Amino acid sequence: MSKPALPRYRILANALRAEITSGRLKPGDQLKTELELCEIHNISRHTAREAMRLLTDDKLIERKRGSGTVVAQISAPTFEQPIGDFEAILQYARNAHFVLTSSAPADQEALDRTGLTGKYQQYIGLRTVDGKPPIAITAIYIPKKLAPTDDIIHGLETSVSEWIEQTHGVAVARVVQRMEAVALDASQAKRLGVNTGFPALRTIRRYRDASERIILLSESLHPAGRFAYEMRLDRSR
Amino acid sequence: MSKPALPRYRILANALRAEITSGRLKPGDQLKTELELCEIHNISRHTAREAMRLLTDDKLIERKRGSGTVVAQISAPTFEQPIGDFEAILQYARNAHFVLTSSAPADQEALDRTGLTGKYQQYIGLRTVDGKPPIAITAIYIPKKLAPTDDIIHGLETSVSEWIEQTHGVAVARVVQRMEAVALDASQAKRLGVNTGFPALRTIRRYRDASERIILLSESLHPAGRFAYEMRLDRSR
DNA sequence: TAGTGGTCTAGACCACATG
DNA sequence: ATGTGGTCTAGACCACTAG
Repeated sequence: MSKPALPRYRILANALRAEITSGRLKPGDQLKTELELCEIHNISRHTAREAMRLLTDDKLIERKRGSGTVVAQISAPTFEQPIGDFEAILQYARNAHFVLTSSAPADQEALDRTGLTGKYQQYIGLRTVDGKPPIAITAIYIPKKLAPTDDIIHGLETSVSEWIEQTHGVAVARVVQRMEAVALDASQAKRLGVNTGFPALRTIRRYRDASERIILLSESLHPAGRFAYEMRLDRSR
Repeated sequence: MSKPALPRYRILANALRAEITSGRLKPGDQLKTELELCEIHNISRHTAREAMRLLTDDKLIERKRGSGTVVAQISAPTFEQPIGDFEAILQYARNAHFVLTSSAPADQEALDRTGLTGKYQQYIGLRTVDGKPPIAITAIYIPKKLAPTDDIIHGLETSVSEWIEQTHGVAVARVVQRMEAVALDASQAKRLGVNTGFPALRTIRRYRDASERIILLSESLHPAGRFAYEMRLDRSR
């Protein structure tokens, strides 16, 4: 017996996932029970459950005690971004890969729309996860004095705001974010692969230093169904 | 030994979570090992691991084979600043007038859509400001045991969650809110005075007590252009 | 080398859903 | 009444980290 490259529960999870994503199992279809999987694959129930848990976490299946496991109705993968605090906001940019598609000085229309004054560099790109359709089109505005080159953007391991903090020695003291629903215009819709007028979540974040100066502004458009913003608030004691 | 309301791994997870959020355990601090937890709480290793998994999923802790478990770096500042926002969330309901239009037991479709299980009362209404078009259509779900009468809803000066807290003596310990863009269906669009497919901001808030039980769930649809959600995050250090 | 978390087995009892 | 998933126990071996 050769050593498995993956643990058994992952192998099983991948096999089940393939059945779902390939369409052999359709939404609402019943999956095999845990005990059936145990016999078929000659594994313990714990291992079978561990595989099912992976699919549950991905919202590919839904389980109900007494009735069994079915393929989830909305197996269209939506990207969830739990963000609950300031630090998490700063690290947000690291979670989804940013692919730069254009870099230029910000034009007047962009400055008006975002309420910026002064000279800014504008970076536009797509956020993607794996090979799925892009979850967002994002524009980032950085004051000319702090702006990195395109090469730096490409090679960034950290978030852009962290790069600015480390390179220029300024600290982000406050982030104000604003979210609303909008309809995509023709150009935006095309880049995201949907129709004009399609709903999107528009998120604008303004990063400021202790003197209220804007260090970075990001504007993202997340098409409906591909992204949900989740935040958790705990009560103080 | 009385029967526990919660499974053991959840009780342990809540205890550990409290140690972290209260600050008794700081970021970078080492947690007790699995075997130690087993002995201390007289549980099996599987149960201890299940508790740790919950905290890992919440990114409160980080685990590394061979070296142990530490409190995640992000977790410390997490519960300092959003505190103000937590109170703001609780008061959200007071800002715009809520006009109740229907009250009935929640049907299965609503339960499925919101992920609720059990018996809930559903209240649907519009949020308006002055005589302008409504800024939102809101559905509120409350467990039957905690549900107020329609008359009480009508006469409320406070928010619904505050009424529940004061009347039933349960405290909201946590709110998780989720926001995404959606397209309005025909019925929703009509009530808001827009066309079918019009973009809207969908906000779901789940209010939970210390035992993770849902006390109240609200689902709001804000049509594009009439509402924007803004939040401010200050760096705590 | 000793101790950690990661994986796995083989049982068990329970709450719940369905017929 | 049966079978489902949810919880739990008591073991085991392994890969990795650190002293």
